[in-house]
Amino acid sequence: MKDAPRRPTKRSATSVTPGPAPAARGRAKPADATSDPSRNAAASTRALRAAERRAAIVDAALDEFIARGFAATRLEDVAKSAGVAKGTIYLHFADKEALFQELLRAAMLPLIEKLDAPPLPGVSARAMFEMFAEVFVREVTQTKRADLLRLMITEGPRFPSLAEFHYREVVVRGLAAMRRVIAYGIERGEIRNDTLLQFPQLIMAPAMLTVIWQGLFNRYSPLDSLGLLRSHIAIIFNEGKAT
Amino acid sequence: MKDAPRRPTKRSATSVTPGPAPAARGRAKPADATSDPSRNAAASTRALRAAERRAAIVDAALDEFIARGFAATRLEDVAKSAGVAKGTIYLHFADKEALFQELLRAAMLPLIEKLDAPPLPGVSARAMFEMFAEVFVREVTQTKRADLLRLMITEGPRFPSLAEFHYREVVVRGLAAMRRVIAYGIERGEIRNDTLLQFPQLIMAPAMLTVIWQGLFNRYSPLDSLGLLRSHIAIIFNEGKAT
Amino acid sequence: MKDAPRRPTKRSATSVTPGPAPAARGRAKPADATSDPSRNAAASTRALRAAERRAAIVDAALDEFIARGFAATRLEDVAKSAGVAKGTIYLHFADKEALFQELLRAAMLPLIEKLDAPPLPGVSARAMFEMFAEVFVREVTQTKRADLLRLMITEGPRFPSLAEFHYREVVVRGLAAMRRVIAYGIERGEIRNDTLLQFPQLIMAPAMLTVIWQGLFNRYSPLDSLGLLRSHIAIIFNEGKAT
Amino acid sequence: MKDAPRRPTKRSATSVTPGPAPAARGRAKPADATSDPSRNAAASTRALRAAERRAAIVDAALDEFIARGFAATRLEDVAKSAGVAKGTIYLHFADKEALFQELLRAAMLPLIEKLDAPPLPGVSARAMFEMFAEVFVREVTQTKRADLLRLMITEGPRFPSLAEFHYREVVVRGLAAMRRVIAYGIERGEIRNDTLLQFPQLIMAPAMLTVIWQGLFNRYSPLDSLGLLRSHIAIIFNEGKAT
DNA sequence: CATGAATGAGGTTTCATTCAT
DNA sequence: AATGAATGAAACCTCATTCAT
Repeated sequence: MKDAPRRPTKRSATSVTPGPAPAARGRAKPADATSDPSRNAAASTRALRAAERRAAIVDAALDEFIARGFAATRLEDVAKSAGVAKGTIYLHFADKEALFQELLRAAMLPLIEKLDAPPLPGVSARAMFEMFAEVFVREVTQTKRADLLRLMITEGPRFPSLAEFHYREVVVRGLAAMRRVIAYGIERGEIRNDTLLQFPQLIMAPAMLTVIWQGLFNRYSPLDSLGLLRSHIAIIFNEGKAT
Repeated sequence: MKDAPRRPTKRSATSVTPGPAPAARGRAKPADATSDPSRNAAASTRALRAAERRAAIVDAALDEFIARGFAATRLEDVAKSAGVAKGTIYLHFADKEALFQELLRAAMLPLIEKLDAPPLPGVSARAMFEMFAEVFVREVTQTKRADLLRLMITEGPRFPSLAEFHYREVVVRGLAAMRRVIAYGIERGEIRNDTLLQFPQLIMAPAMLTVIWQGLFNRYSPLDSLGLLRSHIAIIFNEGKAT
Repeated sequence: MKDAPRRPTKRSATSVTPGPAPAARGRAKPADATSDPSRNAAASTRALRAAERRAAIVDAALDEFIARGFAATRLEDVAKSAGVAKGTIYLHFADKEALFQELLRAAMLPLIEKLDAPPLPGVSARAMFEMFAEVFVREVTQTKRADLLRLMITEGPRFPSLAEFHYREVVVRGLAAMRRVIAYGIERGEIRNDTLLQFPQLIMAPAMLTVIWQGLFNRYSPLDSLGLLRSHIAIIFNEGKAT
Repeated sequence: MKDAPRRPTKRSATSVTPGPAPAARGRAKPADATSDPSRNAAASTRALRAAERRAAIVDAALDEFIARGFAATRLEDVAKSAGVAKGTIYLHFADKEALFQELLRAAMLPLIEKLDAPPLPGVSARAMFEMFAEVFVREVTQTKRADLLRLMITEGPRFPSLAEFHYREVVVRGLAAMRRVIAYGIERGEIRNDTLLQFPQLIMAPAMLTVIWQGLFNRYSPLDSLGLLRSHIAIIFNEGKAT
């Protein structure tokens, strides 16, 4: 009893990759597309503007989603804050949910790339963890990326595919990287307790805690994130004092 | 106690006390309330029924909020699942937000009480942490309380007064308790690194991680929570192997 | 990539039958439902009002759909014209489409019942057709039912299940009834051409034409529907003049 | 030419003439249009291309309107299916409504011309009707023109000027033609019942019915349109059997 | 007290129409 | 002339909240 064959419901989304992507699309008929400079210039100008708008939407949406969560965010606010009309959002994203998911995915990408960075040779495991701690605090805890992680934690349970993406792309890789350094540390005799190899999450636990703490309690009691991470490292490496 | 800066939608609200209290409210007409025993019996029966209903609402709401988050939970579903009418919820709670906050507060209480439990005399700090780990896994990680904590983390930023309550009642006390045990461990020579005293959160970090992991990634890769916590304790106490 | 498990999408519609149906619903808990007159009275009053509202919605919707067609009808207008709020419509119908379909179905029912009426004994086939013509003009052409038929013709192609319903319940039965009378007429020697038996639609064709004419051209040139139908009958019965 | 009493949504509109005309429009700047042959050639090439585009739009629109009706047809789909951009439609038609109306008018024209075709001399009225039936089935029932008629019936009530056009150009002429043949048949003694002269619509009724039947019920029960029309003719001419 | 029908503000999504390129 | 990105007015539908019974 559900008739009225609406159109094939498009539901195709537009694109997933960020950046000035949707530039050359559906350009097919004119055989001399490249021979006409004015046309090309016009096209690239437009494409540029489109990419800018898309970026504006992404930025605005990120802020709104972070501030209110998925459900409580109104696309009207996103549009207003991005300086576009409501309908424009739908030129770039299939619907609110697609916007949200593509957003988080895209924002995760820069983080993901760093995870596979090869370790510097000749550096102690301890130094590697120190460096990780500094980078994490500088590039995550103290930036909007912390909010992103929090958003992931917050909305993940309601967006399984997003959680899976995060697990596959971020968690698995991150843990593998941690395990490599741990094994290296054990091998070098820096780390005594080899059960750490079974629970590389332990390395991340304090980092996650700083992220959560910031979102919830910073206003009541600010946390020295770097100090906390360093203290943790000192404990792992069995020192009496953190450096 | 009016958080969640939604747009000024609200229409009104009369605050409501938590607990099974508001059974007898608006009792004004009958001047001889105590003189008629049957009336009294009836009244207490009513009060009982009211308390039961309230409890049912709380239970149902907890499940729904956990499953969908604050914004996506519909009071109609809560009512249906509690076996009451929608309107009945408003006899016990001023509005959706009040229901949510009182809920979380109430659910936190049992947890809070345990935090001030005096330590057993003559037990090592290590044993105390071991006990804590076991209790946490048994009574939090493996119960609905983990969901509660997650909900707190999830919705806290949007309900500052709730976050503050949680900070005051749970976090501060919990950290104080941790600090006591840490100090005790340092004093007894069990713990070498005294920076842990500045960051008692480090003790909790792995516990929080298990809670988050469960909500997000358990389906992709289950986590041995107790093993993880024990490994962490072993590291703190500078052992080569976890027991 | 379509997450966020919205609730089971209800999509249950409410009821299909017209009339004061949804009165006693979900009445289960109180064992003495019938023993408490005040409760009963209240309930029936409510139910009555609900049925009235539903009827008002149906009436208003009918008018609007007839006037503008399915797509161009706004539920807001229906609500306003029915004297209810927009949301109220959704208490009775799952969505716009359900409203439309249930509407047409319900409106067809009275027509359907007449189709199986047994023929009067001892009456000539000609007289039967005459009677049918009169009834059709009086009860269809000159009433809102003509608009209904037109609506069916108009929107049927876009609502296959509705067309099927109409075919099964109205067309098949109607044609069967026609065939019976035709066979009777042939048997009695009133009708010479027995190919009519293969195309009982021919009996209906002029009736349909009057309906369509009314909707389209009546303002330019009114049509004497009964005269037309009678002329047709006279031709079928091979007379020089219509009576 | 502004029908369909939608709410006063419209923003503007500049009427457009039908036919392949508006190729050369707004031609103002070049004062020496005729003096430069290459320019002329270019102009006519353009005009040709424009006419082609217009035709493509008309074709595509016809299909879409037939498939979904006026309201549910999206100009974006029309454009895509015509291989032009959305904006191009507005170079040829003032708005969606103008497109629709001009479309139907244009599509009716070929039909209209045939209506005034002089009867072949020395042919019986019966033969004329037979020929009409054959032509109708071949050129209307079995072609897209049937869909056109249906569209006319369907949307006519919402586009009075369209209905009026159809009445004036198609119905009046068609009925006149019918009447001529009927009178001829009566004169020749082929037709006995002269009331047919008052209701020439009766000739068309079965033809209309086949059109409607096809749109609604063909999938449930296909109809032998030609057989039906022939049976009808046989009845009119008072025969026991159709040829 | 309890109910649940009714309300209506508000949110998402669509699409005719415009206009800079 | 042609394009198609952008607009923003509606339209559908949801759901917190109220209130007569």
